Parts: sequence; C-alpha cells; structure tokens
Amino acid sequence: MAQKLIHGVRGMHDILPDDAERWELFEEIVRGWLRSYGYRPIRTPILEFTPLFVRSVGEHTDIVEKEMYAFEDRLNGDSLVLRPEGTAPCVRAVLEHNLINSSGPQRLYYNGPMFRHERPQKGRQRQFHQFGVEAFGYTGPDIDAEHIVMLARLWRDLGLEEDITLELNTLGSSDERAAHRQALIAYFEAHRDQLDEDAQRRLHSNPLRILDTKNPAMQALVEAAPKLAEFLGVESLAHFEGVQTLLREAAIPFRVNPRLVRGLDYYNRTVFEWVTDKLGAQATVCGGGRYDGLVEQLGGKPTPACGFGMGVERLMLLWEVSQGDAARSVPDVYLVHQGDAASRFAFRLAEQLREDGFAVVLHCGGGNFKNQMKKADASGAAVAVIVGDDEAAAEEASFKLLREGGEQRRLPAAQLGETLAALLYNVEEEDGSV
RNA sequence: GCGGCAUUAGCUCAGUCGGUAGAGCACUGGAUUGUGAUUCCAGGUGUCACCGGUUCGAUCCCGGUAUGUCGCCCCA
Repeated sequence: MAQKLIHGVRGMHDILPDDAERWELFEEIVRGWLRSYGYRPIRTPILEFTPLFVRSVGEHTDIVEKEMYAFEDRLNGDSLVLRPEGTAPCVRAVLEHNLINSSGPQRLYYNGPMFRHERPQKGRQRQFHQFGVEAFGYTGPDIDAEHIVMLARLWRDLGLEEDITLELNTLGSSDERAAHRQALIAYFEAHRDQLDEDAQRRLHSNPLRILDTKNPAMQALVEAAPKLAEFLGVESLAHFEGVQTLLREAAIPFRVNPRLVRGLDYYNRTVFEWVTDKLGAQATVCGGGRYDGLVEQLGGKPTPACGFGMGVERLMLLWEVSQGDAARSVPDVYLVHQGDAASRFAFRLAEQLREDGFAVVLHCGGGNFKNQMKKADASGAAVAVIVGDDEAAAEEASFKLLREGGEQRRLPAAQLGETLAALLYNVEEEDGSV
C-alpha cells in the first residue's frame, strides 16, 4: 500500500543534481575570488538565540517583526531562531572567540542558508542562501571601496556586468541619523493629516521608510521632508567622498540614491545595493555597507565594521541565462560486465582504474549487455570498458570509445589504464596515470 | 501578510461549449541471447494537484486547501 507523499516545506526548495552541480561550480568560483582578496572562511550555526537578531537587526524591522522562524526549544524552553541573516551571527562568533583582540583586524566570509518567513516568489524563498563578507577593524573608506570593487570584479568574472548596476548612499553616523530621525518625526507629525495608514504606523518605528513610499498623494510631502544630507558632519561627508573617489578611480559606475535605506537597523555611513531589472520585483542581488556600531551593541569594544551579503539563488538565476547549459559532470569510464567471475573481476578493475585517476562508474544491478551499454551511453562516459567471463579468465578487458567512432579493442587489463590515458587525454606519463 | 493567474504522462505542453484522454521527447520490450548513440516494430505512458459541493454524470462549473507564479510589502 503506497503511503501518501510528504512534500517539502513551502518556500524551501530542493536543489537537484543538474542545478547542484552548477551551484558547486559557482561556489568554487566565489571561493577562489574571496581568497584572492585575502578573506578567510567562518562557519556559524544556523540556530541562534532570538535576542541576537532583535538587538542587531532591530526590533521594528520587517525581519524581526514578522519574518523570523522563532520557536521555543521544547526541551529546555530556550527561545531560538533560524538565522534570517549572517552578519549578526558572524559578529557574535568573532566576539565570543575574541578574534579581533587576539589576531587583529579580520577579513571573513561565510556561505549558507538563511530563513525568512515571507511569501515565496521567483528569486524569493523562505530558505535561501547567501555568501557574505564581513571586515572588522578597518576605519577608512578604503575597505568600503574594496568590497564594492571586488564585487564588480566578480560580476565581470561571472559575465553579469551588463545585468547589474550599483546604487550607493550614506546614512551618516548614528548621531547624525538620530538627529535626522527626530527632525523627520517632527516634520511628519506636523503633517499627520497627510500621512497614509502605512506611514502612520511607521511614524515612530521607522520614519526613514516613509521616504520610500510609492503613494503618489504623499510625494510632495516626502520631497519637502528634511534631508539627511543636511545633518551630515564633516567626517561623514569626507568618508562618503573617499569611497566615491576610490570607485571613480577604479572606473566603477554607480548612482547615488538618497532613498537607499536598507532594512536592517545596524547600518551607518556607506550603504550599497547591486540591483538588476531581470528578476521582476526581486531587484537586489547583493547589499551591504558599514555597521560601525554593531560590535559594541552586541557587547564588544567599539570596532568599525563593513560587509555585504549576496543572494545565491538570485545570482544563479542571472548566471544560468548567461551560462547556457553547463556541462554536467560525467565519468571517464562506464564499466560493463556480465557473469559471476566477470563481475568480481570488474569490481577489482574499477578500483584499479580509479587508482590510475579515472572517474569510473561500475554498472550495478545486472541486465544484459545491450541494457548496460545503453546505460553507459546515457551516463555520458567517454568510454565503455567491457568484461565478460572470457575476458575475466584471461585477465583482459575490452573497451569501446562512445563519443567517437572506432572499433572495440581488447587488451591485457594491466595495460588498460595507460592505453585509456593516451586515448582520452593524449598524455602518457611514466606510470600510466593521468 | 494582501490581491491576480496557474496546476493534465517522468519532462515540455495541447484538449474536451459537462458524456470516463492526446502530441513530441524520455522510458520499457523486441528485430540483435556479448554491445550504446542511428533505423524499424510494439507498448505502461495518467486517481487530468488535493478535499468537498452542484449534477444522472465533473479533468471542465462552484467553494476550500496545497504548491508555484506575477504584483504589493520587503529584501538577498
């Protein structure tokens, strides 16, 4: 009696072999790129205590208010959450293990799943994956610019530079933000009658977001609101100018977008997003900026910090298009065999060929030669090695090239590796390996 | 979380103005009992997403659920 199928959780997708191979290739490219800038990996758990994100991301952000997978551990009552982002866990780990004090400034990266309970769409899932970079202990605009410049290089390496554009803004220091925020609240309160429902709700929780409204009736009001630029001090202006100068000298095009705010509270000074018009409503493929106050806020010594996260699913959607069909990984050899003695011989022969450096799929599960040859062809292997009981008795093997013409040949098993290496790779090394 | 659209074979999709299902590819067997890809022949290709309602009868009409998708919100 067939059991009813249990399906996967909404918004949490399986990545099947065709895609997973593409992901692994992508991850290799990204890791090589990160190494070339001196970033080192860090891995943190997927579960954290809930207050970590409430204190860092911000109590009144969408993430904390309505998107966190938070639950009580029924065994001990702990309040836990599936991490919605990677920066806070990274900061926690760095503090907990005292990395900055013991080893100085840190350039770190991570890669893994994040969880947000949103309504799924293309390019937006409840479990999604991010590569993230965090740099701790660097004060100047050079590290901000390094992040942006290295990302521009990655887009070039991936062939995505035509699809992605850079938006840049500064949020000033926390004091300047606070002053601006007070002015904004005062301004909007004076015009409370013109605010829509959404703006009323955000008036005291997140007034910056009101500036993002798409409500046409509020455009004039928003246009005349106090500008953050009016509250920026000399140092903040100089920092922002420093970032822009480095970008111009690196020939990175960007657009300053004064409405670029970011949805997490910990950002200050430089913020940026790389956006695309190829993914519908999910425009942002990478976002980040400076968060100088976060380390102290989470209990460390004041430490400047800067970082970004990029969405692997969204980048893969863009990359697939520019990639075309990626070559699937295929074995060199598919080993066909029939008969008891031949099967045992083939089992040993497969190991011998792997010892020589070949990727070998040994046929399992019986079937006649015709059947096995079909599977050999479908596997994509370059060559089928064929063993029957008569070959086994003579310690020999037959082989047939599957991707080009040519007769089947039979030879002593000891010579097989060397012969195949010469045929498949046009190389012949002393020991016959490849 | 709100609104629109969609769900038919393993895959990509037709279709029935309510009368119990189609194409291509893939798959299986045979022509070939030790030989793939090519050719020929024969074929499963399915509770037409799930649950309920209307009806003599529902893949089709209606309601709900699940999932996807588009927009809003937000973000990666």
